[in-house]
Amino acid sequence: MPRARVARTPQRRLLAWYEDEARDLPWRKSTDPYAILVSEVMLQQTRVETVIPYYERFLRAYPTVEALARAPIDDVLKLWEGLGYYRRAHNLHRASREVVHHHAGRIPADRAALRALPGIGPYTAAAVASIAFGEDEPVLDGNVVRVLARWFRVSGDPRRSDTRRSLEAVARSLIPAGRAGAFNQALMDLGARVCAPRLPRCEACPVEAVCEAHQAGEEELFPMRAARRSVPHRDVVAGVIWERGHDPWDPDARVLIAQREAGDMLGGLWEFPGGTVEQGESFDEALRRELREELGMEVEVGSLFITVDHAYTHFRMTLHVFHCRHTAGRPRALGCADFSWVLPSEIAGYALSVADRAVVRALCAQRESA
DNA sequence: GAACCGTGGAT
DNA sequence: TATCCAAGGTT
Repeated sequence: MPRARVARTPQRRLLAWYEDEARDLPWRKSTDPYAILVSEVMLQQTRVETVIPYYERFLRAYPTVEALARAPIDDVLKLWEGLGYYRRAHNLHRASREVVHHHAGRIPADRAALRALPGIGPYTAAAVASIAFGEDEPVLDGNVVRVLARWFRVSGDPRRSDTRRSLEAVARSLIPAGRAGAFNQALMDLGARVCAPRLPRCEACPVEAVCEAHQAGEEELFPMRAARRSVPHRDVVAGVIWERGHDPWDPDARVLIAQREAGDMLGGLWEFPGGTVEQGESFDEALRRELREELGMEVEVGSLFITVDHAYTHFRMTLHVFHCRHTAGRPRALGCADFSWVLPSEIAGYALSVADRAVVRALCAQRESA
């Protein structure tokens, strides 16, 4: 009786596992380097389940690199709304134009040329080179770091460059010739579905028998990470500024929204204008100061409309939103990229952050019930 | 090297 | 509620 076929090396067992268990993801249906690039940029620091609907909408709107290069950045940002790390959208848009203008519309095929495009770092360059072009380049994302740190008991904080160099050398040495695309994705799927940060399912792991951390019973001790610092809190104020001569209950009343500068946090997104409350400042003073600085206008701050708590990567925020009456000064874009008077119902067409989107929702709900 | 850059799900 | 952290990159 023939023995069950067992792959000889751990790498072959991992590839065999991947053939059976690979997740059915939309970008895996495509071999188009552009589609794969879009998926990899969206997946930066972002969960697969979050990315899927964004990826499908994006590819429908911009099926080719030429289509993306032709698009206005405001449209690209609207499609990116809610996905976070908005600089990725600016950079991907810029990259598409570089590809069209300097690479004859073809995504570069080698790691170094990919790396030169804006928003493409070491991970994304290696991912596109291996998955879209079959280059034998190793990737090092959060999943691969965790899998390899456990498999080979690699100590040291993986954020350190020397630790990363060791991990990359290990990853490179493991790649079966000509199979980097599948092998890299197998490592990432293994990290996402089996070799989880907590409570890894080692009994389901194709490399359990050779995993050094598992043999030592120390899976959860790897990778070694330093503790994080606590994040500060900020009070931020913003105004719903009603057009002069109108009141909130007027169905034709417009409000002022401003566009953030492209290089800033949430760059290119629209918002109810305002800013951070400084030490010793009242909310009223802070809001009037910000509107004077950003838009050159004077307002009378009215009642508190809503507060929104929101956690960003490096600080937490309480956003205090006040109704405001415009009293003097025609608005000018002094500290913002642009501004616009709009009906609350029209704001749906603009790209806003999640926090400001909550304000719009409350505003529209209030007018609905009024 | 370290700070900065969004959001949502899991625990 | 607080913390972690996810197919990272730029400055």
